[in-house]
Amino acid sequence: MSSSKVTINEVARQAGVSIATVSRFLSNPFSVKEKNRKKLEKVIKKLHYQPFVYARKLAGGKLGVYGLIIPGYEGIFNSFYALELIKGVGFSLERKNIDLYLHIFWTKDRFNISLVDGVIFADVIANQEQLKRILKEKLPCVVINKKVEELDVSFVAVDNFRGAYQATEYLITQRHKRIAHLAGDLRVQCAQERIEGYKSALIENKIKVSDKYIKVANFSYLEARRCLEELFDTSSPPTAVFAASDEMAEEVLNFANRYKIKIPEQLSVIGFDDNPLCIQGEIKLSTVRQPLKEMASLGVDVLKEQIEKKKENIKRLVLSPQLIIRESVAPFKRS
Amino acid sequence: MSSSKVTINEVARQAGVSIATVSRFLSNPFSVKEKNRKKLEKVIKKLHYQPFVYARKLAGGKLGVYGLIIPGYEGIFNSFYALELIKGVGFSLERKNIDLYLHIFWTKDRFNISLVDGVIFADVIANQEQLKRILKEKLPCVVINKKVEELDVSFVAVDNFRGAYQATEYLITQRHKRIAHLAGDLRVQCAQERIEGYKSALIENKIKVSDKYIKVANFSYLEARRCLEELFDTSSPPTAVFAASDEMAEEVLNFANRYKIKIPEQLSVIGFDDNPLCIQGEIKLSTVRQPLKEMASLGVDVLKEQIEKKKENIKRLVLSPQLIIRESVAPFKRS
DNA sequence: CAACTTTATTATAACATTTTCTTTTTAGGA
DNA sequence: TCCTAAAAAGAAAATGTTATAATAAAGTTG
Repeated sequence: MSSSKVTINEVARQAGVSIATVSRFLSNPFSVKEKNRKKLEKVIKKLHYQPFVYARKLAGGKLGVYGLIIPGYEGIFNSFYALELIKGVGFSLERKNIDLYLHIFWTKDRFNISLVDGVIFADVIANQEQLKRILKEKLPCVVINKKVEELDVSFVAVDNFRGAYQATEYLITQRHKRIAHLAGDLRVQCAQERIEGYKSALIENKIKVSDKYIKVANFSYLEARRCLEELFDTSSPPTAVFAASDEMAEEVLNFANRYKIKIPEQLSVIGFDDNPLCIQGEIKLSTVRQPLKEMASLGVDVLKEQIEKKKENIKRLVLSPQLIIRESVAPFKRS
Repeated sequence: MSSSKVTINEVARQAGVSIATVSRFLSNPFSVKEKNRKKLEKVIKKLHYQPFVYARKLAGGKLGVYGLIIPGYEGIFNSFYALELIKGVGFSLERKNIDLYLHIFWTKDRFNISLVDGVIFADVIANQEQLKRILKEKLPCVVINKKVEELDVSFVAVDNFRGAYQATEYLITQRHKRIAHLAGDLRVQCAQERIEGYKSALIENKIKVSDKYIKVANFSYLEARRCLEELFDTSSPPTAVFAASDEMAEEVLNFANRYKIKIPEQLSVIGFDDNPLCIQGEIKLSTVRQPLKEMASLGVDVLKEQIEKKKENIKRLVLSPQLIIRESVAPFKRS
């Protein structure tokens, strides 16, 4: 099987030092004298020695592998959000020479915690069963994109309320009054927060909140289509739509195109995410940019700190989204 | 750190057997007598015992983790192909109770082979450096979506030549003669094969192959747009386009929409992949369906077999794609 | 330059599991 | 009931690494 396995013993022998020295060299090269350091560098290179992570972990060392846990809900891989997160975490770890163990909960939510040094938990949907287990086992952990106030755990999240508020407020400054909202999956915290932000903006601007303008489309373009049919099949259709994701917002554009509704002249649209999709089509979509890369990279930093300095220093970061105005919004004009 | 870690020792103690018996129970429950088996089942459940995969591997056992290696080229995560593959492998492994270690080559192509029992190698772009290293280390390995005839390795691939041939041939049966091809990234084998399939279909139907109808758009919709501008800025623009991916084909639809070219009446289009995108827009895109899920699942099966039966039985499978006709093709009519 | 302090190195004991080799138990005849 | 063969269980070695404690080497100071 594993052919000519090069072990720390062989390295030690060829370098003429003890295995302890090799081990120390590996974890901190400057803890061995220059002469030995040079020698070890050479031997390790020559033998293509790679430490055996199992033995290392078994002996109480670090694995050099961080886990990223994300939910495997249908459509996860059409979800800009998840992919951007994976990419962000992946890049960030690679720069730190740490391996990424990406765990997706497809159907079962079993996760073998011994596979990693710590986890970034992005499973925003699932019940907190797994998260609690991880915490109970004292595995270093950072939650991403969810403000888990009720548990003793670090998190890095985005201020979804504020993003939604800003988007809605902007539509109001453009004199829109009948503003609809295409909401995301209600099991997801950020979808809830976006609804709240939307409502707050209306209320503070003395516009009545009406349930018939709030449609739950579960972040799905297909459901968005259905919702739009309902939304526009009334005597007072909205003059603006704020969607909780760009994919749903894009569907508004498609819908408008089909029914010859002019955008932005007859209907204004704002999305959420800043998906490349926004600038792909004919009409460039205005949106709320989520700092996903920053969130991922901060998540990695917080986790690394927690793993290395063993002190349990809980950090809670909330990042600000940014409203990006493009072509899909125009001031309301009585037609 | 790792708090109250439950080990095999504790299980053995509580069940009143030796650790060897527990170990044997774990690898084959029916190798221990009923009384002990029942007892062990109960104790393991009670303690939530999870074997420590590293100690297991160190002692010569299996890890229960398979690797999937994919290239981290820019755009990987907008690539339907890669995502479908990840999903396919993930599901397939979960059904077998095996963990997936997803390794993406972002910038460096370092990969710690000791993290897995074997790998599915989908890095179709990178040089074969890593693949050769894996083979040299005798790590069980299956290549996916690339026919690596020159190395002693199993693979599961799709007959891209045939898919491209069928698509092009279908356009020819619809009386098209000026058929353009939007090609993918030439570094990728399947892009090459699709070009060959396209050319063959033309040649065998006595249509002259012209380089000005073959444009390399690297699987990118932006480059596709540029290519289309060139393609239609001539006195004899194509009457049909066969694109090597649905994303590029979709861009043909956008392009046509912008220039008021009617699809399919004035321009026929066929894509490749069977991306959900195809049925998302106004005009349902005809395409060549790649059996990606099947490929992933077969890849897993072949790898598992290789890992379990140690004999080196090289398997090479080529799956057939399927032409799917929707709305984007019409017979050629002189205008 | 001796005595002491700091720094560098080494020997060795874990770590949790599997495997091989023994030993014990069970089952099946005679 | 005894003997033998087969099945089940156990003891102990081995796996590659790190951490701890002990030792050796190198500096520093009076």
